[in-house]
Amino acid sequence: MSIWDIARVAGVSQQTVSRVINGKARVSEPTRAKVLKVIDDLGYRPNRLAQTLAGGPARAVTVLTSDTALYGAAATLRGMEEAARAAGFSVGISVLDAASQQTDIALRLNRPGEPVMVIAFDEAGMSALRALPPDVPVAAAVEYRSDDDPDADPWQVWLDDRAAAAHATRYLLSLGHRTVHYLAIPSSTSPLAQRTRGWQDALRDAGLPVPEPLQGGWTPRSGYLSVRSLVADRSVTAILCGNDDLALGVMRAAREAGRDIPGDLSVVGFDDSPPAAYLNPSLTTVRLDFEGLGRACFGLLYRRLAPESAPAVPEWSEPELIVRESSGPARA
Amino acid sequence: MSIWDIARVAGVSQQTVSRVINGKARVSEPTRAKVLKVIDDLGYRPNRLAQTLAGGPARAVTVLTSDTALYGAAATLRGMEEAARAAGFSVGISVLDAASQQTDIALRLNRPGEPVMVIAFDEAGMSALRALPPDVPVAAAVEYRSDDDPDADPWQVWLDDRAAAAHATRYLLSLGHRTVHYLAIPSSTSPLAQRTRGWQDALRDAGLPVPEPLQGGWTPRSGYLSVRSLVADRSVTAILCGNDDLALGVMRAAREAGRDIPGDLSVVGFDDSPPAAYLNPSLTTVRLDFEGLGRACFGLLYRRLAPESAPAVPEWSEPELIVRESSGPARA
DNA sequence: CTGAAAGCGCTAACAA
DNA sequence: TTGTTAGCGCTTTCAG
Repeated sequence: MSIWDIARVAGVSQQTVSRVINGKARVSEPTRAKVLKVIDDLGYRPNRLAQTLAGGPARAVTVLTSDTALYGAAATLRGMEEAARAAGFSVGISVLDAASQQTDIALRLNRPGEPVMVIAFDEAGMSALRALPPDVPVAAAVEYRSDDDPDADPWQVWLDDRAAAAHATRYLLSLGHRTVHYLAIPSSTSPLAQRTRGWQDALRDAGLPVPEPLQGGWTPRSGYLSVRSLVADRSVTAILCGNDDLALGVMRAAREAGRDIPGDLSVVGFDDSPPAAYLNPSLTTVRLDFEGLGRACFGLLYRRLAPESAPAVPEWSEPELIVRESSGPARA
Repeated sequence: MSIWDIARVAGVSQQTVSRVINGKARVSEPTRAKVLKVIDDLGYRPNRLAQTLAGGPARAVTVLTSDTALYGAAATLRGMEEAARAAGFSVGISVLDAASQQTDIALRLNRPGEPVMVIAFDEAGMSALRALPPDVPVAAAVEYRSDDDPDADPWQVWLDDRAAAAHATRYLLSLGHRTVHYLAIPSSTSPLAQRTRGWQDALRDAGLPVPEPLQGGWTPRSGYLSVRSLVADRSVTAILCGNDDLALGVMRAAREAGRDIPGDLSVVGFDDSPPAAYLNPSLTTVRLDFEGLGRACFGLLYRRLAPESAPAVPEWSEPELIVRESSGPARA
């Protein structure tokens, strides 16, 4: 069933049906009503592929992301999907695994030039971003982009991880800790990731030496394995973690080493993932507005596609330190 | 750039280019090599929309799911995406919120008749499944389907929640608990969800009275709120939870009520989500192979689309009880 | 083995 | 306000 069937039954041309469907051009009210009735009676549904192929406006977007299981990526994706669907876009998703070659990326799109959003919090996302052909309109959620670089890609959104990490570090120092150790997530901008930088900023500002940061992965297991020796050292009294999952692993390693949290050791995470508030002890962490970031990323893409008609890019929240049970004063 | 450009440069007809691209028909080796070279030189990428529109085989599938943030749905989606991409399908995703009307569902598809997978672990997913027009090929991951019903939809996959819940309950009873309480997730087959049934099965088989099950939601917060009064009752010594997030909330509520886990109260979850092994105490839970289920769901859909050529539907793992620290013998 | 034709369902330009 | 005419990029006929 196509617009031709509707046109025939309604006694109009197929073009008039097209006009009714996409609502732009003027159609007389009686005609429009007649066509809509036939559409409804016959249960007609437009074919979006054909609409796009024939040169209609872009109404589909593909999201490139590396791991849907991670809270940050999942929440960002959620925000993107929500905003995209609200704007009438269908959302494709394509997961980047370690094996995905740069040349493959363009082949994942449904058509050359299809708009794309990239969740580029890690190296896989960043390299996908770089691998995209220049003709695809893209917006990306990235780990961080410098504010001062005028040549930087304007089609990116990010959270101010650096300031947030600095804030969290200062908070721990204010509790009397002599220093703060840092367990890093893998970073897209390594070796000096923004969270790492922020932590360093705060320590340097306080005139303290900067311990060697530990390199972790993304999972609780990785956090657990990375800090087993560190937590055995009783002089270590505060650990900042690159995400909540790492913090979970750290807390377990600390427990097994006989450390008491927060009496003996303070642990702070990053993300404020849903379980954080219910852990034992509940986790002090930096809340990040990934959903807002995802919505904003789509907003940016929309403006890129339709500079005139697209609405303003929605705001998103600043990172916020949520103090819970896992952090406390340094033991006197 | 289209196949016409390739054809012109290669000095062949556009039809020959088409033959080379989809590799089916016979093309002489010299011709094929020539065409492939031109494709490579010009960086040509086929337009999948046009391929599909022109009557090519289906190479796109849309996943309908209600909440990507939940572990079960996220992991299932991951399996689906992995299998679909491996088979050369692009994956669309459309999130079902509470507001989504039944009639909207068909409009989310990129074309009438596009294949669909539904993650139907909850009521939103089930009603979307019911709302799909009869002409769309669909496969679904559902909470449970009876094995004995010969009229049941054969295009569904599920995990044997009922047996798993019974197993977990028997395990708790074997530890000496007088009875086991159950905190349920919202179910697509309420009022008697399969996990609830399995729990009842085990209690009845043991000749025990069945306490009223508690109705929870999906989140830790929901688990926390639902059992605050229950955990105050010292005679309650074992609680089975419909998922790990609920269990997390339950453990917190128990702690606040002064209960010791597992000395005083055993808590068992469902899912074996990534944090489970690192919680304090680590969580005894039923491991569910959502990824395998998602892969199998795509395998089923593939067979439905191409009964001849599709490979066998991959197997997935049975639920498995993982015993950790949160469960132990009833206090004597 | 290769080519020419027709058409998938739709939108855009142009006419009337 | 409506109808006519061309395509979008590709795959399927059907002829050679």
